[in-house]
Formats: sequence, structure tokens, C-alpha cells
Amino acid sequence: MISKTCGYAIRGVVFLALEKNSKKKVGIHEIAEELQIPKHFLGKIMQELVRKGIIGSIKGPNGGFFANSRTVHRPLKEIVEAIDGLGIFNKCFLGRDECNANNPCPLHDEFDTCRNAIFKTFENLKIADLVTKIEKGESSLNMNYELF
Amino acid sequence: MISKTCGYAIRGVVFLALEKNSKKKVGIHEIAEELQIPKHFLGKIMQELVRKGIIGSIKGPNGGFFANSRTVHRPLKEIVEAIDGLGIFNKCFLGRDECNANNPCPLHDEFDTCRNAIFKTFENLKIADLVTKIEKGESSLNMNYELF
DNA sequence: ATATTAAAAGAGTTTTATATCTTTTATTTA
DNA sequence: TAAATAAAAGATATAAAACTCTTTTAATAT
Repeated sequence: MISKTCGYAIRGVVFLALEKNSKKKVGIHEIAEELQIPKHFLGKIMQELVRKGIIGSIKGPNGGFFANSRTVHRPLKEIVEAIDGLGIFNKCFLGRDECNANNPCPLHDEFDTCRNAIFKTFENLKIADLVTKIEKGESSLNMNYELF
Repeated sequence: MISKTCGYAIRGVVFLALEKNSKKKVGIHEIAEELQIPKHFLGKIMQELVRKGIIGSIKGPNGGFFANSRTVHRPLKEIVEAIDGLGIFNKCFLGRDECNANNPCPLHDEFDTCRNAIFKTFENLKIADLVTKIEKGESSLNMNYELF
């Protein structure tokens, strides 16, 4: 559904949002290591998010990426829009050029419901909601969970 | 979700199933032209489906691909399994290596429901069901619909 | 000012998915 | 049996996605 790149983006932003209270910037090295994502690749992605205004960054010593005041209030949809574009929510399941109520593929109806549910979820869920889940210990961004 | 290749596979099989009553084999040229899918590429895909026993083929004059007696009764899941593998139904939405109830990502629960719904649909829907929809004129495999 | 730090930017590589071309093999028909 | 047909198979090409490396730019601290 969403690209791997876009998953990285969401995880990156949520990671920054988790650190928000600490007020300090986070270097790409730390983010990448923590999330187990290739550093330079994640760097590119974060840069794109900065360009789109979703997060902020500062160069130089003590610089890094950071969640700005609006970051946590953004719905996930905006990150998807920034990275993959919203087109991914309209793609035909069977790969036809277009798929709509006028000229549906045989799976259109079955998956339209589902597709809409996903879209709604991305519209409704905010970065802050994911942060809350993680802070409650209900989920995690990486696989390094405690073994005991 | 499923790959473009897999969408081609489903459309190819359904196309054959539609022609089943005519009892004649269908050449890859015709299938590809009708469905607007690159000919040689679709050929490869159909060959794979023949190897997996989902459809049949015969070489030589008047040869071609055809739906065998079991084809129409197969659930879509089997085509997905043959082309993409069932792993696609368990991929983490955020691209983490694994994602399960033990160590879920913050989107796991939201999408697990949806993922299961999709999987169920693929398990329940049979090739014959798609054929019926198309025969009823409710949907189509290509974009060449009548304009008036 | 200078050295240092860290993101930004640019260019390049690798991998995977998608697509094409050519040759071979099996089958049929004349 | 020879010619024709059409899938199978093999090899290759292209495109997109994912990832890496190097240089540049901006900011800071000494």
C-alpha cells in the first residue's frame, strides 16, 4: 500500500515527536540507528519532510531534526501525501489504469470499502496518537523490544 | 498491496474463465491485446500459472491458454499465492521487519482488521464470482467500455 | 577568524519489478 | 515428412525504488 520510504517517513516523524518534550534536536545518525533505517536514505526522506514543512531542521553543531509546534497535530495523511502522494489511495487493485464506480474492476466494490477505511484512518490518526500509543507501551517503532 | 504482476495474473485467468464455454484455447496475443497488458510479460506470468496448475496450455496450431475444470472454482488467494506469495498479507504497514500482536507497530491494530478483511475476501471470492460480475455487466477487466 | 559539526545537495550504485526480444520445443495440419 | 503455429524458455533491457557516498553549505563554538 504505502511505500517502504513512506513507512520510514512516518516512523521518523513519530520518533521526533516522541523526543519533543526534550526540546533538543536529534541528529540523523541517532534516528537512523534507533529505527534501524539506512542513515543516508532516511536523511533524504527527512529533508523532503522539512521542505514540506512537516518537521524542522537546523544545521551545524547541536543541530538536527525536530518536531515543530504543528508536527504532532498533523494527520498521517499529510506525510503520505508528502512522500507517496494521495494517488496511492485510488489505485486499482487489479492494476488497470483507472478504476471507479463508472467502470469498476470486479474487485472494486470489495476493496473500496477497505480503501476508504484506510484513507479515513490516515485522515483521522494524528502523529500525536501514535506517540501516545508508544508512550503507553502499546506499540513500538522498531523491533528492539525488551525480552524480559 | 498485491503487485501489478499479480493483478495481471488475476485478470488473465478471469479472461480465460470468461471464454471457457467456447472450449477453444486463447493465444497470448489475444489475451494481452484484450487486457492491454504487455504480451511477453503476460506470457511469462501465464506460464507460471500453468506450472502451478491453475490454468492449462497447449502448444502448436490452435494452441493457447485455457481454463481447466478446476480453474473457476479456485479462490483468488491461490493466484496471489502463486505470484506474490502469501507473505504480502503479513507485511508491516510501516515497513518494520515483523509486526505482530506481540510487538505491534502503532498502526498494527488499525490495519489488522482491514488486512484480515482483504485476506478473507481473497479466500472467499472465486474466479467464477468475478466471471459472474463481468457477465452481468457490473464490471470489466479492461478500460474499453462502451461510450454510449 | 577558524575549526568543527551536522544537515543539504548532488551524483552514483544496487536491487527489485516490470517489460522486451530471441531461440527452442511441442503440436498440428497439409 | 515438412511447414506452420504458438507456447516455453532463456537472455536481456528498462524503470522505479531503495540505498550509498562525497561534496557543499550553514550554523556554532572556540
